[in-house]
Amino acid sequence: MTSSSYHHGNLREALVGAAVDAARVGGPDGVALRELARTVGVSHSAAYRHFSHRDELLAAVAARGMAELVDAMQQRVDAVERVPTSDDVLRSRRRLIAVGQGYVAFALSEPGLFRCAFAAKDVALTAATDDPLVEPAANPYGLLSETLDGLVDVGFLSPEAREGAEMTCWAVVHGFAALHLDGPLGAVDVAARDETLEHVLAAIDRSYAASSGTPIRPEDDIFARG
Amino acid sequence: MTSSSYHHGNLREALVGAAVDAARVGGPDGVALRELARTVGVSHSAAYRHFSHRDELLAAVAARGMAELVDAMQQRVDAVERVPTSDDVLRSRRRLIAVGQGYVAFALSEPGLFRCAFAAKDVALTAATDDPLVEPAANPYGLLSETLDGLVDVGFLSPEAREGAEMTCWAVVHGFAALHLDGPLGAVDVAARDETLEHVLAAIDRSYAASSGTPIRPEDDIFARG
DNA sequence: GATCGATGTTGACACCGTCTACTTCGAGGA
DNA sequence: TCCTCGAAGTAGACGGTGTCAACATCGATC
Repeated sequence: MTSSSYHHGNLREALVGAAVDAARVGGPDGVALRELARTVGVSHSAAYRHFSHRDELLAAVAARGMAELVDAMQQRVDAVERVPTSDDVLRSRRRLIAVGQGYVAFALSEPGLFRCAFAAKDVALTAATDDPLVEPAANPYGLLSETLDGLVDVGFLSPEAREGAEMTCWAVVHGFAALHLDGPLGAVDVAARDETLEHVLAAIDRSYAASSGTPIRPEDDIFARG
Repeated sequence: MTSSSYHHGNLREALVGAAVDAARVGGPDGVALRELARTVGVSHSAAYRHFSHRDELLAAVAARGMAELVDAMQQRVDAVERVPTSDDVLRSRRRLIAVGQGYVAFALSEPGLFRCAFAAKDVALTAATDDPLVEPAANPYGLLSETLDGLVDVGFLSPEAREGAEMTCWAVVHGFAALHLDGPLGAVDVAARDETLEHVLAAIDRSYAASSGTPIRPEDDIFARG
């Protein structure tokens, strides 16, 4: 709070903030300790009073990225909640679609942060959760899990097919994002990409409908566009 | 061929070979030009006579990785071919499962090379295909595409659901691999992982069955284990 | 047999992460 | 009130990296 120029005051948070900014631009490789120290106005190696090595800082960035990812997904789900429907099954199906769309949308709009969120070494788990800006239970898996439980509750997803369903959904959206981010699909234009994603999500929807024998009415629009 | 010690003779291929070895162990980050030069017995910066920068060498490694990936997938498909069946539909379904299993198995058994195959900057396409060890048409997409065409031919996959099917399949296996490689699922043991993969692939199979209204006989074993 | 371009070398530059030894400063006890 | 002691920041070094420019070598070609 004072004008003491020798001791920064809250260097740790300043570093994490600067690291997140750098990660947004350049991904994990864009995070350089010495450069961060420069932008924060502190000597190199000052970071070592707060992080034992670079990976520990990256883990903190990863936690932030995860939190933002969950936020993006949650917002999509909330948007579904605001669309009036008396059809519980349809609403639950839309929730799952929204979760997937939110995941991919975040990955493609914040590629650097998304890469960080999954590039972190396993140092993460303990150290990074001290971040006050990251609430503990915020992870994509939990949100997805709840959504799938909802699908079982309304009878759209059979209990047998429920097994392994998290993995199917997670894998398909994560793979979709990764292939467009790093893979050979980076040059695909946005419109085509979005259309393909709808095909992909529709396939999952169809699979779960089949699991319970629920017929799908083609007139039901399960996609939240925009 | 001669004993000339000044000129290496086939430095380019030697470098790519050493780079592939290094990538197997340490992934893209494990490939260091200076270290490669040392192991090949040549001065640093000699590599710059054959690659304009590091990414170009990494692209060559990526091409090798892709080729090995396709090989692994093809071998699995070939194994399906050797199992006698009069049921064309079942055989086609097994082929698709095999493609997916091959993809994941390679990713998890050669994580470094797999990461390289997808970490390459877009420099790749032109420069890397000069590699004599990489046949041009070898890419996972083509193999997958043929397999899906086969599913349409036997009437298991509807033409409408065929659209975007490559992406669904590719995304699900790629995401599965990526999550176990870098993501938070790295610590999952092998048995659980394989079982989950079967659930995931079964969901895809179910989706495609539903697309054509083909009933699934539970007694049909679509998985090639081992 | 001389030449010339492809290939390899040497040395430099600017980065990077990490370690050790030193300095500063503020909080808390005498 | 003063003093100490530990937390936080600094300075400098080491070895590693990619990349570039200037120089050396050697074999094919005229």
